[in-house]
Amino acid sequence: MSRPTKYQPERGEAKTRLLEAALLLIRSKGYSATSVADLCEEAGVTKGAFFHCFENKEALGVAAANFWAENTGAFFADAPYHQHDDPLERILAYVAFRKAIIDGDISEFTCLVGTMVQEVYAISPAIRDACANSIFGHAHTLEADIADAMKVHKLDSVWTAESLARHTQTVIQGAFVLAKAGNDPSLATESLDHLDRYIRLIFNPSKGS
Amino acid sequence: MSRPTKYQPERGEAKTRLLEAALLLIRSKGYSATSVADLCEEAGVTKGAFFHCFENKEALGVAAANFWAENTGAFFADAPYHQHDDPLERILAYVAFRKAIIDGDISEFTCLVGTMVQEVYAISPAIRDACANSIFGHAHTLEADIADAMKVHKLDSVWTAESLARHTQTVIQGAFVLAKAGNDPSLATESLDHLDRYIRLIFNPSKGS
DNA sequence: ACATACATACCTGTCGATCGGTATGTAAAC
DNA sequence: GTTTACATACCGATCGACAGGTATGTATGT
Repeated sequence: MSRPTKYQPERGEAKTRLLEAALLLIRSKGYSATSVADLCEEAGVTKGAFFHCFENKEALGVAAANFWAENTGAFFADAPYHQHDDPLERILAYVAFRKAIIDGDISEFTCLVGTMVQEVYAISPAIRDACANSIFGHAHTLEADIADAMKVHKLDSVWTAESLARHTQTVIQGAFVLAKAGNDPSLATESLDHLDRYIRLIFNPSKGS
Repeated sequence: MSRPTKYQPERGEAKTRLLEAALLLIRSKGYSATSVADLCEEAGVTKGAFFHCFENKEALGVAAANFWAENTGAFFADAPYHQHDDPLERILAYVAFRKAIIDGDISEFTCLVGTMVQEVYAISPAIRDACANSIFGHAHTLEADIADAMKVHKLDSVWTAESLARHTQTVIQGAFVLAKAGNDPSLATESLDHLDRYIRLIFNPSKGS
């Protein structure tokens, strides 16, 4: 009935701890520069545990991308921007929400899969595809609102809901690149303001300022 | 008077050959996954030559970013989009030019410094700053045209020429991320169409379709 | 008892980096 | 105008550290 005096990871926790370590380390150091030993040290497990949980380093990369997709998927599903009645308001609230969560350390608000896919798209198709699923899966969650807004505003546009949904992700991913380069989060929020303005204009061209 | 029968790199060429190898390899494999040996093999020189030309691998990264800035700077300075009389036409022609050169292998049209900065922003401030100079230096070349267009169209907007110039780079960098993830260049051109539409709308709000 | 979930020890190749040496140029001395 | 002196450009062997990965041992739950 006695508890260990020093914290030891519970049995069964190693995989989750390694995935959480992967999110932390890969987001700041990149995939290639993050070694298996780094991951084990951060997670507080040994190499034996690592290769018990994952076949190899690439498999961890794939699992990390999927883990990211699950976590962010739940995070955005629970976010408050879905509450508006008007679909256009939901879209704009999404952009505002993305802007609001850009705060603090750059490695904490930027995107794991956007970072990782740039690095490994040519050397690991498996990781690339997992990253693609995360990005385009998230984009897909915006499509219904965009399509509804197009109906409400009676738009007969040359662009599609899918295309605009992807474009929002383009701006977000690019915003992270500039924020990293300039070491300044406001470089990211600035572009989200342009995105907000764009969406307002294409849904209501006459009201542009 | 005899010429060597087999091609040997001329004396003095090693540095340039290594920089060209760096552009090729880092754009497809990333910075960390590109080893010094890889670079030497691609350039056709030895490790001795490498560490004669560059103090260490990080110095090559910085030099590669600067080399990229020089090459692309000359490339865009010579490009035909500057020829239009109207400044707004020059801006739109720039976007069209960026769209037109998205073709072929992904590693051949994507951006070295955008890729590299995502990977190393936290582990090498020197490379990060060199990448930032390239990105924001290029953005700066667009500012005069944007400022002129704002005057011609008598805009009194909440956004600045600097901000819109940076936003164009945001969209371009993000477009590369999505193209790499989906392994499809049309994912990049699609967002440039949205950027074109945005620029037309903010300079002439009533004419939006 | 047996499988699962790890830990420990270690192997092999590759990493960035160093170093002594050599070939080539350059410029002043005589 | 040849010799001397030195600098530059590059080669190739080698280093210690560390990479990813494996082989084997051990504790734990069922």
